[in-house]
Amino acid sequence: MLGFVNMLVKLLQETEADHLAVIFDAGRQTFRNDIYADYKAHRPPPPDELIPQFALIRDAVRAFELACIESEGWEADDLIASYAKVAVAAGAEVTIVSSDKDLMQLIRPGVVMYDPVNNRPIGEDEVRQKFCVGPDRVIDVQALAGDSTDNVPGVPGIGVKTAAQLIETYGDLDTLLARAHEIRQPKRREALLAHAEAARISRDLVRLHDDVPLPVPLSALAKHPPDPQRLTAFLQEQAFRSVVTRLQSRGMLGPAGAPAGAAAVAATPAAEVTVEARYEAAQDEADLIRWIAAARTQGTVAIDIEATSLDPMRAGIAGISLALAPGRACYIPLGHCAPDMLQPPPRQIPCERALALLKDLLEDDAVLKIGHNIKFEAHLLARHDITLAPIDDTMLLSYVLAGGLSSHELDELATQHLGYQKTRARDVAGSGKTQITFDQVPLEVAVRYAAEDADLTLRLWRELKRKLLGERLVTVYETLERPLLPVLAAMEQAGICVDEPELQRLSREFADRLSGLEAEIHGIAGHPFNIGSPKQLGEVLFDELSLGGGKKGKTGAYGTGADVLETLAAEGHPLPQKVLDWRQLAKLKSTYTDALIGQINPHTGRVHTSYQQAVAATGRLSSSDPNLQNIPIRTEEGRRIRRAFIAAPGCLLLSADYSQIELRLLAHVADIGALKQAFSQGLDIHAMTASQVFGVPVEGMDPMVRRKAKAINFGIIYGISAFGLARQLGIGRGEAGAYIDAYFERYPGIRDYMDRTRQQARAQGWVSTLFGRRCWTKGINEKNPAARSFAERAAINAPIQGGAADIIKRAMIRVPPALQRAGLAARMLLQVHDELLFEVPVAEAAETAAVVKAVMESVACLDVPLVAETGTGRTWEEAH
DNA sequence: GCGATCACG
DNA sequence: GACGTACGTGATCGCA
Repeated sequence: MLGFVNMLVKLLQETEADHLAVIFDAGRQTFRNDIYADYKAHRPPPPDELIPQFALIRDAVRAFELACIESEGWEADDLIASYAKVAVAAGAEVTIVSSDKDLMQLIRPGVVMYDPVNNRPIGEDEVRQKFCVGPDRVIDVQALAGDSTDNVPGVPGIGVKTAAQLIETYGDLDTLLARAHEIRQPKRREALLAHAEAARISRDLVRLHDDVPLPVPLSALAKHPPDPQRLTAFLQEQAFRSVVTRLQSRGMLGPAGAPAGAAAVAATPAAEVTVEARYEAAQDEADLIRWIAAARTQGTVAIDIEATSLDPMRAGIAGISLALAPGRACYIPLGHCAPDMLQPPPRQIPCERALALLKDLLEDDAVLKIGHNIKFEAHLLARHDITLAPIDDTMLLSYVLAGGLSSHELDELATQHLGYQKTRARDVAGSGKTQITFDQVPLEVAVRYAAEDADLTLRLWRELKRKLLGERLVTVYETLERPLLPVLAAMEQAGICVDEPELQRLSREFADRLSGLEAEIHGIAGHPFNIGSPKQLGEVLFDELSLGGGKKGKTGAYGTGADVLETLAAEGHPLPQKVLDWRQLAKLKSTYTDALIGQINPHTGRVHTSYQQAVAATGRLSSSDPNLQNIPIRTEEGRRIRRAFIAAPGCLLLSADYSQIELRLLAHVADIGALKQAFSQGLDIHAMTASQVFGVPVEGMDPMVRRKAKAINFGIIYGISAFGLARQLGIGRGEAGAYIDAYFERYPGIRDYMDRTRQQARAQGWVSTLFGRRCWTKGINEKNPAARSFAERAAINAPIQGGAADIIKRAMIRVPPALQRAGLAARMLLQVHDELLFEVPVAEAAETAAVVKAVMESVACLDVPLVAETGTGRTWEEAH
């Protein structure tokens, strides 16, 4: 909604048009459904929560004094075609603001399109890029290629490329269909003959009608300026303060102040999407005590903390908001400063006093605390000695319900589930250079924003809890994600020691070697250039030195990836290898040594990562700020960085990692007898695969053969393709295809499993893991085969990668209490997908290793044993 | 802000 | 027979 309004504002500012209209679809039924019953049939009806938005968008258009046009029985596209025709006949220049490909057929002299998302005109060239024919032939191409989004059938097996080629050759659809028997390719010919009628129907579906009766005459579309009061009232009612400010600053609303205020007072009652909100500031103890008592009585409360930084280890508390019922929320300012030098800071309860009052509530077993990304709140409170429990988290609820579908940000969920446009943080705190921290936000603004966050969280929680039950996903949430949250918070809080002097030494050494390499590289090139610029490097390599094999990618730049440079290096030129060395060091220095030094927390002296629990589509965690899940290990230079991760004095690092967990999971879920047996006997799984697929004995096996089998095993997990395997092994596609065939021959169960998984993804839009986690697979029903294959491979991978994620999450939940029961003091510090890293007192290392191993191996009961291997050392490199 | 590149599992 | 890739992440850099 806000996006639409913003776009409207922008267009109104930029356009020179003297007549304007916004045109809508009227309903779902049009004449196209009479031609073809399934037209747009598989589009789901809009979600209930979106329906109020449709009316709202029309209101917005009217508030801007723009014509708002629709006509029962016609699609917007037909109306647009009809208005365009009339306007052109009247001598006007028409601009259609849309990127809808179905409108491209209308482009002609006097009619252009403009893509409002990417801010660029769409003309004949763009149409040719998309359809490979001019606008006048677009419908013929669409008739053949069909359109999966609108359920236009087209001719099976013919895509845009083929369609364009056919139309180029035969001129138009009718001629093509009349002469289809002349086509040489048998499949193509048969398809055209068999589906000629479908093609004609498709053309009728995509062809726009330009003679629809116009609901409003052209003359009524003349532009006139909006009524400032009405517009301001509308925008304020919808909480689009940012738009009001912008319009005022550009003089589109007249002077700021009086009229706007008056209009706001006279505003009509709030629309049905906005429940009337009563937000209060709690500025003295009596207020706070009342809110706490009410929360106690109720047993549930939504909480949101406004902080002075996004980093939970450094942030201070600006204030806390609590919500008890939809529309009923308060904000407790605690750390606000004076908004400007002339005013005193707002009246507020001393922070420590307020927290002391809140502590009992926040730790009360009988009161559920609801938050959105409540790990953040847990951190800030933990730093004030408050253990937040019990909890629910709307971000995790959404992740369990819809992982892989969309982001799980509060604003997106509020729009999606509540039809409500949340105030954006940047509208209250600004962005870029002028950004302020929340403690500087004026109290009234802060109350509205912060209380709204808690309010929305509470409303969202009611919705999502209900949906979770309906979708039978309660167990995943309650046994996996929710209990993991405090474990992650503790790990982040613990942080890990890095050897700062060592990192500094490394940084200096890398800097020296980089400048040496740089000089050599510039010498070979004959002139200085920026080695870090792929563009400049490509020009040096392929244009100036004319090394062979330069391939330009889709952006028109030469590819200079490591694989390309390695090939060049093998051909003997000295430059590519130097560049590879330079790149490796540059990466290590900028991403690791330098960045890590900057990430050391001055208070704890340690590095605290942040685990993202609702990002990965498969159920994995991710780590950021800094990412500690991609610390180098594969090269010697890289391992030197890993050596800078060290245990605290008196401690050792203990690393425990699952051996081959994904392949074991594959053996279990696909039920492959031979693989299961191999794991039970503790065999070398890659060697065994090699021996079975290639028919060679394990004894004295050529390492190359084992390498091939290993690549195939990995490929299977990734949803194998001949192309991918060929690339990985540097062999031909035919050879790779033969390996895959041999593999499936030997393990037909895996092919069945892959087919089943694909099928399931296609039918329901998601696949699930052993523990019931649902992974949505976007794009699985795409018409574009490349996009669809991509989604299929992801669908095959998800249950395996996701199942492994479930298993290690279970281990993470169970290990800390097991350690405590054993009286061991070890702390879990990091998780790297199949590895857990602990810091243990030297004397307890062996016993801790045994406990951790036992827990990790017992958290899932598969047909194959789970195996965890442990190691200890002063550094992470030594422990691993 | 986006693509290219590269670090990890 | 056309699509262009192995699956999942995050950080940094150059460049528009």
